[in-house]
This record gives sequence, structure tokens and C-alpha cells, in this order.
Amino acid sequence: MDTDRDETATDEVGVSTTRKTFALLEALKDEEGVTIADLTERTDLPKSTVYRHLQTLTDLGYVIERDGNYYVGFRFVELGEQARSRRVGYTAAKRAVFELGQETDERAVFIVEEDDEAVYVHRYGSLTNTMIGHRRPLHSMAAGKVVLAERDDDGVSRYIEEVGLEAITPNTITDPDALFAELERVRDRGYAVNNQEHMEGLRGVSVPVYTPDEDFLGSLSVFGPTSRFTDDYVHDELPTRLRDKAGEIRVTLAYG
Amino acid sequence: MDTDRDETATDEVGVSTTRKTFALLEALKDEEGVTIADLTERTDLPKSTVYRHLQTLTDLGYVIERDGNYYVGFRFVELGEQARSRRVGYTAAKRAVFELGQETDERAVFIVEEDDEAVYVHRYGSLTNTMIGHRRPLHSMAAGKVVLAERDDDGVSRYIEEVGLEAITPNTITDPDALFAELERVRDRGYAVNNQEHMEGLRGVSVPVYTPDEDFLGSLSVFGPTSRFTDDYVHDELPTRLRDKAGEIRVTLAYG
DNA sequence: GCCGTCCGTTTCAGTATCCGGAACATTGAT
DNA sequence: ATCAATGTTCCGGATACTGAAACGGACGGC
Repeated sequence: MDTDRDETATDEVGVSTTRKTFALLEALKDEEGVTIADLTERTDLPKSTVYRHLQTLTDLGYVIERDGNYYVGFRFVELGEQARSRRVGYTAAKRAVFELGQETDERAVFIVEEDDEAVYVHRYGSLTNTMIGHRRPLHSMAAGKVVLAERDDDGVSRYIEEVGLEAITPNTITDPDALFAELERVRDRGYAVNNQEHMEGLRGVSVPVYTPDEDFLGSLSVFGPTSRFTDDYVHDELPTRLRDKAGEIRVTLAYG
Repeated sequence: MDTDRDETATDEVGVSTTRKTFALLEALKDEEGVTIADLTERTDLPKSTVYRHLQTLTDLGYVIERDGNYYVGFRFVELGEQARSRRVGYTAAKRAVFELGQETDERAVFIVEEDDEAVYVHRYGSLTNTMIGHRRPLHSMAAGKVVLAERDDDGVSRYIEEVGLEAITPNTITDPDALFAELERVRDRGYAVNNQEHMEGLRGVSVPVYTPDEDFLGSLSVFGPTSRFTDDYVHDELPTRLRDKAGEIRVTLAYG
């Protein structure tokens, strides 16, 4: 038999029961009000296993059952908020996002990297449809480029290798060399731009946010339709405005 | 040996491995940047068990490890947001809370009941210190009284029996009869008041929010210091203002 | 520079407990 | 009244979870 360093078999590390639990939670998340039958089908675990797990989760209060339908419970909000306020800077960024949104009257977000993905942490803009918690590929967004620009070439290469440069739109950077060049530009300018690389018709600008002791926190961004996001606006006004706000966060962290 | 129907032993229903997992997560939540040693102590599970579980959780991406310290990951934000937008009404309430906060220049919240507790779902007010996801006893808050007022006497009795009427402040209603009377008043008036029953120096007003088909969604509240929350304000202006907003939510749900 | 301590990682055997097929109960629809 | 579909319970069997113990590495004190 071939030496099975072919990673496929060995990756089942740790506790498989827990994996089942979270597989169920993910399945719950994807749809509104799911029944046991739905879940057995969607996870192809046997009915009795699904039943037992859900019983545990509802007993713990993490899953809610209302007349036969199961829902993810609010206990996860508690856990999530813990993550969102893990670092003081995250809370400071919340205010910055709000103010940015108000001042520019465009969408503003604060984004953090986790597991090589961009996670929306704070957001200003249309009150419905919060993208909070959503995850996106780093290389397709201004905010993500800012994250990648913090890494050295080795780090970026590793990202390219492990995640790949999937094309989200026709404009997405998919060529490694182009990405390296773009990141160098980001480092030079101190801000990153996204020109319909993540969504057609949308441009964005992003700057890094640092703590007083030069720790990278995340990226602060503004984005909007190409019609309003002219070259001047994107390369002139917004970068300085964003840098100002990033600076304010830093000051907030340094003094009260 | 005595017949052990003494419930103490039997409540371990379902999957005990999952219980361990969530015990660990709760321990993680309570403190910033926890090490394996910390967790073994806090959960008194053996070191190797903690290790194995954390390995699984980080592998799944639900827990983050950074130089020896473990943190709850942003994946929980995703799950939590699912709960927060479970019903369309919840998102509609978000806007209402925001507007209410702006108009009154006081703290405003939207609260939902889960497992006989009040859960903060949306909040307007001091940008730091979000209480989102926090859980409080129903009987000590205006919003909670609104929830209880939706139940019949049997339902309320069950609440009293199972949860109890703990005193949070000297003003908290701890007498069942007093609670029944208070709830009757709430039903009559259509709004609930909280007079320093939850926190000294704080008064609050709350009204129920219904969907177009008369489903109870949650409660919309405004609260603030006793100095500003005079009797007139609390019993006159705020109730009508709140009822208006609750009505708007309902209209939003009915049409676009 | 050595030793002791603490902490994370790994190993391993035993068995608790998780699993899942299958039977049973319940509901609802035709 | 019958049937189908779903939720609940039961139970034997083996998986895989557990936890004691040993290992290795890092750190700090002396």
C-alpha cells in the first residue's frame, strides 16, 4: 500500500463526537426551522444520532426547539460577542466604523483576519442584512489586501498555496505575481483599493489599524458604487480620512 | 441502596462528550486568553482531555490558538447572527431600537425571551460595552414583565416555581402575589415599567411587539436614570412613543 | 550552567459511552 | 380506517473517548 502521508485519511484528529455536533449546528444555521428528518438527510447521520445530539444541545440551551423545529439559540450570540470584544481595539473600531459611515454616507466596515479569511466584525450601512460574522477570501477585497500586505513574501506564498486565488469577479486578482505587485503598492501607499474585484460595480478603500504598540488589529474600510467612488475620491479623500480614523482608534487605545 | 429516582443522577441526558466541549467553551468565554493549564483547573477535566478537545475545536475553526492562549473564534458570531436574524421581526426591531435611541437620546433595547430568560438582541446606547447576548431574569425588568404578561397564570406560576423571584435590587418584586398584580396592570395598560428593580437609579418602560398575525415577538424598551425618567415621562410620553414604534415594526412586517 | 518546576504533547490500555439499526409510538393526511 | 412519515425509545456491540502516566521542552531560580 502507498505511504498514506496523503493527508486525506489522517485529518480526523481529536474528538469525532464534537465534529458531529458542529456539523449539526452548521446544518441548523443554513436553514430556518429545521426538523430532525431534515437534519438526518442533510448530515447523513442516522436519525437516532441526530436525535440524541439535538437533545443534548437543547438541554444545554444552545439549540431551541419549538414545536418540532430546531433553531440555533441565543447562547451563541454570547459567545460571538466575546469574540467581537476580545481585544479592546475591536470595540474602539466599532465607534470608528459608525462615524466613518455617518461622515461619508457610505458603507463602512471593520474587518479582521481569522484562519486566512476576512471576517466582518463591525459594519455601518443598510440596517437590514448585517454581514457581521461572514467570511470572505482575503485576496478579493481591499481589507484583505491590507491584511496580506502585513505578511512577508513567504506568508503570502503560503496563503496562495493553501487557499488559492479564486476569481470572485472577472476583476479579481488571480495571478500570484500580480498579487505580489499589488501588495507592494499597498505597503507603499499605506492603503489598499478594491476595484470590482469582490463584487461588480463596487469599489472600496481600506487602511490598516494598529494598536499603540504597533500590533496589527484589522482593517478599516469604506466601499460603495463605482459611480460615486471616482479615482479622486478613492485615492485622495478616502485614504486620508481612513488613516485619520485609524489614528483615532490608536489614540483611544493609548489614552482612555 | 436507596432508589435513585432522586433526579440528581439521571439528568445527564444525551451526549456527555458534547457537554464537555461546551463546558470548555464557557470557560473560554469567561476569561481572555486562556491556557490549557487554566482550563484543566477551571473545568477539572484531565489535561489530556482538555488538550484533545481544544485540538478538535481549533481544527474546526471554532476556537483560535495564538501562542499558547486559546480564544473563542469568530465562527460563533456567524451562528449568533443567525439567531439574531431568525425572524424577520428581529431585524425590523433593530431599526426601531436605533430610531428610538436617537429620538429619545436614551438607551433603547429590543429583548426576546429564551429559556425563561430575557436576552438582549438589539441595543442602542454607549458604543462600548454591548450587552448583546446577555441574559437576565424576566421578573426584574420592564421588558421581562411584558414577556410574562403574555402568559396565563399557570405559565407565570411555572416561571416562579422553576426560576424563582430572586431580588436583584431592594426594589425587585419578590412576592408572587405582587407579581401577579403587576402583570395584570401591565396587561391593562399595555406597557410595563421598571422602577429600579433591576439596577438602582434606573427606570425603564417597555411594550410588547407583535407580528401582523398577532405573534408575540419580543419587547421594545427605553431606560435611563431616575432623574430624567419622571413619572410623566415614564407613564405618558414614553408608552405612546414606544407603542408607535412597535406598530411601525408590525407595519414593516406586513408590507415591504 | 545546572536543576527543578511547570506546561504542553504523546502514548496506551480499558471501558465507558457513543453509535445506529430496528422496533415502537404518534401524528397527519388521504 | 389505512398508510406514510416522523419522532422516540431500546439495546447489543465496538468505536473512540477517557485519563493516568510518561516524555520533552521552556523557563526561571539559584
